[in-house]
Amino acid sequence: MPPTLPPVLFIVGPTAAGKTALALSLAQRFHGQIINADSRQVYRGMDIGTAKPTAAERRVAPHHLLDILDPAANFSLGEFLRLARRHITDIAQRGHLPIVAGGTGQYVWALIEGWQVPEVPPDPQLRQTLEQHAAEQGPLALHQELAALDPQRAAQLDPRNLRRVIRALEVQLAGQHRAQSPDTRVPPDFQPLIIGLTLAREELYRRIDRRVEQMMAAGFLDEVRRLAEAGYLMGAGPLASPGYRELGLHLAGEISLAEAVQRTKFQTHRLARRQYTWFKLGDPRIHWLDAGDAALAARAGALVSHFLSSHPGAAAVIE
RNA sequence: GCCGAGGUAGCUCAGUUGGUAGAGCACGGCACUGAAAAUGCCGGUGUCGACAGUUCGAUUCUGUCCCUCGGCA
Repeated sequence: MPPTLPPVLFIVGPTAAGKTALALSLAQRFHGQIINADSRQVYRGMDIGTAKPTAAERRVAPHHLLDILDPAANFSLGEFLRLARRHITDIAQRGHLPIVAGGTGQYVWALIEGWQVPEVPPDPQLRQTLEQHAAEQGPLALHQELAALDPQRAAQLDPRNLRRVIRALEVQLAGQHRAQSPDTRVPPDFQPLIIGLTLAREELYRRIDRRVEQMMAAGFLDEVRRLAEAGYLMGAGPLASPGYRELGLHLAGEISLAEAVQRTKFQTHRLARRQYTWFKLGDPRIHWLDAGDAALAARAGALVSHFLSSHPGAAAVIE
């Protein structure tokens, strides 16, 4: 018999489907601790607009990877993996159930599939230089430059996707050549149970719209104003997110408040659509549950119960 | 009632010197292996307000009507 690996629960799905509430409910029932897998909730001061768990909710169960960075900093997949793996190990060792909850597909799959990524911190100066380069000579010139250094990576990228091309160059120029095989993976040292929350598209959009209105009522505009006044560049880095970007435009006097709110809703719809390309309804690894189901928590609980009972190493965390 | 502007894709609008139309947004789909709530790619959509006239042919010209928005009464 192979060594028993600790169970880890994942809660994924599009924005506004109810991941936070379900994570809390399951954390309570199974003695869980929650690890955030949302690329924007890691930033301090971005609370209302990211639908970050409230102080009250955080008292229900311990949360990790929330508020760990200044919005001027740049979080990365590599850093997420390092921190998340450490928390998973710690929580499991203390006899609790790690619950990874969040809508950032890249983070979730990198963790579950064990992607190996080298460390190359972002280099703002280099990025600026390369962007200027692209502006002068066109984006294709950069892609050619990349092709000379890393033909394999260049072949994978759309030459017009400047963002990705620059990042690939950044990795190369840092002297950190990619692993021989880009698909190198190391199986994770845990057993995942992946629960996905989904909702009919129309209903999801309605929920998103309602939540945007609630965010506005809760002071989202003030939150953005605070960030702007603190000197953070609207529309850049983590502030290039639904709501922050649009409300930033409004504060700059470029669009009306009503326009900003409408655009925020649309941008959030797009976000949800793109999240479904990471979390596919046909993916056999994901146990999809209807987010509108009144018995959702119970159904999810039954899944987790069954999963834990089939993992001997998990005995300690059951109720 | 009169004068003016306008009625074209779900929305905002462009356009056709007459040969049945197009952008942005929305919406649908996809990629993604160290910026990912980011970034990029692909996609369809229309009785061109109604009816008549001129014409080989009208969404485009003419007439009437309907509707909308301004202004004047």
